[in-house]
Amino acid sequence: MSSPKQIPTSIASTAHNHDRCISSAMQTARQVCSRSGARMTSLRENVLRLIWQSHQPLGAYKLMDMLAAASTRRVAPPTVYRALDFLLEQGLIHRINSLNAFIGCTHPSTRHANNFLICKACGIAIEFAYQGLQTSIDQTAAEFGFSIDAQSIELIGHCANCQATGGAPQP
Amino acid sequence: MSSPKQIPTSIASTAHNHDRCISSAMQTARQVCSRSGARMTSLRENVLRLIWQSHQPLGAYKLMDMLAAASTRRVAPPTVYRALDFLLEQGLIHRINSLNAFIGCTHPSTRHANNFLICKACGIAIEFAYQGLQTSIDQTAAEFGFSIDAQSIELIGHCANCQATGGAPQP
DNA sequence: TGCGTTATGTTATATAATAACATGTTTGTA
DNA sequence: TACAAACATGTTATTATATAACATAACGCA
Ligand SMILES: [Zn+2]
Ligand SMILES: [Zn+2]
Ligand SMILES: [Zn+2]
Ligand SMILES: [Zn+2]
Repeated sequence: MSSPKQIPTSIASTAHNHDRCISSAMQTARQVCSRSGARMTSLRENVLRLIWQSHQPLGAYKLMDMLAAASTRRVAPPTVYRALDFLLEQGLIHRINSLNAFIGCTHPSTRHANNFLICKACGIAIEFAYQGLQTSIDQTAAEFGFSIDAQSIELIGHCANCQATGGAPQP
Repeated sequence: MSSPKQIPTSIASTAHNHDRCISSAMQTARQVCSRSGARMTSLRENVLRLIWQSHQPLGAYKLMDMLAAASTRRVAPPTVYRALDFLLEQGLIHRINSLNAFIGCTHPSTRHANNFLICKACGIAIEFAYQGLQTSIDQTAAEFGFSIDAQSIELIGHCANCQATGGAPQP
């Protein structure tokens, strides 16, 4: 598992037009599916959009409630989990293990790891990829003769913004 | 969060007398509690011993069954979760988020991170600390102005042993 | 011994995820 | 167009993981 060199700037942590952010993500998602021959159905698209609309990682049951609220009929867990599984397989979202929650991938078309900064105050999860770090990871694994299939790095603490403003703890 | 320099050799992956391994861990645990003024009760000791007896991370409910099997009376979830919370607070065990499971800490007396190599074939979880990696982690966080309270690195793949022997997948 | 603190027991419930099977939809092809 | 195979979604039930709230017991010290 290796990562592209990337300037470590958080999209989510800087002011931006999130609607454009979302529609761009949706378009990329359609391209990814088109390339892989997978079907981006309306359910899957709705799930992905809801995830992207949230700046914080979204739990499966929260997502389920949002889907139900938007569609008259009730929505059962398997519906949402199957959509999530699909999006995970396509690399369009990540699962954050320490939160049991899901978040949109900011660079789904490139093969990459699963690395997040998670703020305890505002709840934001910032995906990052950094070549130097990945090299250290790979070296460490190599010293143990360990071959990596997947990785999850979750750094829990306080984001720059919350440190500056004394951001209130998450509801 | 910083880690001591450590020769990357897995205790669990090399042949050893695990009974001595366990009793050493129990003794260290008593010292840690004694220093922090915490009470190492028999329940907590039993839980820690059971965790150490397993070479694989142990789930809370599995642990509950083992406790119940060993003690005539039934054991309820809060009993086990409170013991686990205590052991986590004392730094005597780690929680592996991707497995919802717990494992004994191999060096509880030093402040350190939560870094594991997890083998999909044999289920072993190897704790590691590596200064170069930690430096990269700290640098990455610094570039985002992010302050780290806790970290979890979980590398999932195949251990050296299983690669050599084609180890069977976990039950 | 008595009192405050800490630990454990007990019951109920919350939260997260999956199994198993039925029904609907799409897609390609005869 | 009709049909079949593959794929996606609906539905019901259950399993797995974790916590809330309150009762009782044990401990540690005055
Ligand atoms: Zn990503
Ligand atoms: Zn924040
Ligand atoms: Zn440790
Ligand atoms: Zn292995």
